[in-house]
Amino acid sequence: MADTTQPAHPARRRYGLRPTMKDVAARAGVGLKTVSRVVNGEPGVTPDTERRVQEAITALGFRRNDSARILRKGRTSSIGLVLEDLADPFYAPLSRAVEEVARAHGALLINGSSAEDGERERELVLALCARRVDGLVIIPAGDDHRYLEPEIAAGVATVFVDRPAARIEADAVLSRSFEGAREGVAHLIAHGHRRIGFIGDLPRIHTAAERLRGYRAAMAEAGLPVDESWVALGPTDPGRVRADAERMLEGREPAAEPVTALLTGNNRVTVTAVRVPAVRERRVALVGFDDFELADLLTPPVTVIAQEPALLGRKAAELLFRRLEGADDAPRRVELPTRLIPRGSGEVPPRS
Amino acid sequence: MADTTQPAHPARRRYGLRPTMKDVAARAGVGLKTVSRVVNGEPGVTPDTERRVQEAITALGFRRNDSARILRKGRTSSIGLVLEDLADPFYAPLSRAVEEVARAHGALLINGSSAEDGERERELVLALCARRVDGLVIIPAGDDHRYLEPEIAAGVATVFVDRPAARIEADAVLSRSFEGAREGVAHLIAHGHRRIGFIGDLPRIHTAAERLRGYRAAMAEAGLPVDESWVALGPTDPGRVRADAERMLEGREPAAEPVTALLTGNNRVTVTAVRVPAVRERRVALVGFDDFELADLLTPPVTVIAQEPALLGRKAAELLFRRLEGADDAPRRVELPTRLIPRGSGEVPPRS
DNA sequence: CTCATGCCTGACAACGTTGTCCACTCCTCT
DNA sequence: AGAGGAGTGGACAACGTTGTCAGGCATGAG
Repeated sequence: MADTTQPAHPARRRYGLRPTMKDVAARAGVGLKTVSRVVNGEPGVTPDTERRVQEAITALGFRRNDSARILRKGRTSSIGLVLEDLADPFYAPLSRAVEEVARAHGALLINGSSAEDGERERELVLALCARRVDGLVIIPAGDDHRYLEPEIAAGVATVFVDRPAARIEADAVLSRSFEGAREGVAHLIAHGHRRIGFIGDLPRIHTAAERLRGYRAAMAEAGLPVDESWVALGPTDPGRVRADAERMLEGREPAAEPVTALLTGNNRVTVTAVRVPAVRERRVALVGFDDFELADLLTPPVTVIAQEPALLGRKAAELLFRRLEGADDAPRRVELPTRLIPRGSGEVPPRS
Repeated sequence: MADTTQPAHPARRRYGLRPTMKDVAARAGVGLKTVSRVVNGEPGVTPDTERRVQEAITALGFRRNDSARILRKGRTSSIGLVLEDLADPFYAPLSRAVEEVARAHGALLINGSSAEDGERERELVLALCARRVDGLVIIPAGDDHRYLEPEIAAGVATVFVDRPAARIEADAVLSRSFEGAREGVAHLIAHGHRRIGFIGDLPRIHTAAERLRGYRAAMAEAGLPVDESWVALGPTDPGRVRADAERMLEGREPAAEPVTALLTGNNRVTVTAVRVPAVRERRVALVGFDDFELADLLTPPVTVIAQEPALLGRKAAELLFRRLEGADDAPRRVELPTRLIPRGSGEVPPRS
């Protein structure tokens, strides 16, 4: 009956045969709490006892179960990051910066991509809340964040980055999209352009809307009319972007003259636009929002309105940890400047 | 004494004032387990009761505490990903692919960067194990993974990707670095080059070593000697890479003739090498390991040995979940082919 | 030699959930 | 009308850890 042929189990084995503090205590011949003390480096344990416990720990391959610890302590030492796409070269450094700050505060990072889908964002955020992350850094995709209210009330610190929260008050770290776009368009105007196109992201995305607003402001300030065929907002898929660019360059819409310059609304749009022959052949000027690797080595080198994604991430994470440390002043909005980097493509003079 | 001046708490409020199932049960006038049943969609609850419970849940803003759930159930439905640098354009799609697979299996992704530091990798992995992730996908930085043995024995599924595990048997998903590099060098040789340089990553990194081996194999197969000044392994910082490239191009070492072609060992090295004037002016041929965005738009367009980072990630994650579903055959090594994409820079003929 | 004073140590409850198991109600069939 | 069954609801223990608290065992002083 008794399976004494089996080696005596050094520990009770559950699903995945994990020793617990109880097992360690039994093996070391000490009490449960003493093991806890050793594991957590608490004072009040004789060197000799500690040694015995350590030996038992290594012998059994014990590893503290943080789920139980978290349950007991109430803090998880982890933060959640929800962004649009981990693989987007704009968000990758942002995400890395958040991770660095988290690491400096001894927290782990749990992250997920919303794929620009509000519902998916919501699911992800709530899953993270169920895990009881201490805080959240969110690049929002949805247009209503009231679902977060109970979570925030329950003490989950929340910082939005790149785009503000919708319908709730919350901390946000943003780039000055409006000013950046306006400066980019003004740059093109200063180089003689009067018919300028704007190709941007989906209009429901805050940055896209702001950049469009900046575009219109710059045009208006220069007294230039905007033909609506020069404005194209939509998904960043290459086919759409290319089609819109070519349409604007050919002035295919009724009554519209072709544009002589383009402002592209983000790095995804820009890297597609640089493939358009007219850009490569310097028949049209181009200013792109967001800097990107190798922009200076293209033909022509690409003039950009640079943001600092890593700084956005760092600021957001730092603000988050300030909240976690108790700062409870009113939600604040941090705005970071953009920087126009002239490289050539934006200085192409108008042709026609 | 009794703080009856305060509004009666709808729920006991701990650190962060979170209602529990108990609170929901009290408010809905049902038993604890009934709430659990509703929350988990288990059968055996009258529509009317369910409605009452749902109302209580929304009224209190209840959210299940997954720490407690995890503690009870033993599975966390989360996997860990440890890589070198989240922001590296090679690892970003890999990481995204792992996330997609995890999502398809209803698991969350916890990740961290090792910064190519073995000790940091170890800390991160063990922290993830303490969180009781169900499985791990690791791009290893360290050179000894025996520290993982107790974890693997305890049932943590582990898959290595991009580089194999050191000193333990474990699943691994790799690209054929050796063959890729050999093919790249053969390509250069076929275009008439006889003096070819190799600039790679740190020699302790498996892929760097393999690519160097491929380089030597191709040279040997063509009966070409390798001057040791043509081989430079080291960190991927731009200064070092540029210096090594220029040194090789000038044949500055005693008795060494300058190289007429370069093989660069990964995307970080390549994007630095393309800035070297000799490359841009087509005075030296270049083949780069790893494809990268805009490679085809540079001058000259860059010939690369392409890997598929997203496929690496997907295969690794799929293998991981197959393990989690119980597959316990011997550790396997999956090798994915590379693809040489000639674009111009590798077809530059030798000059001198 | 006895007692006070520390310092260690361990028993026990609690964290919030889920699984087991039993009790109860309401219906239907005889 | 009573018995059996199906279906619903709830009490209770357990998951592995940490905080509280009380007890034990030296050591030193009186």
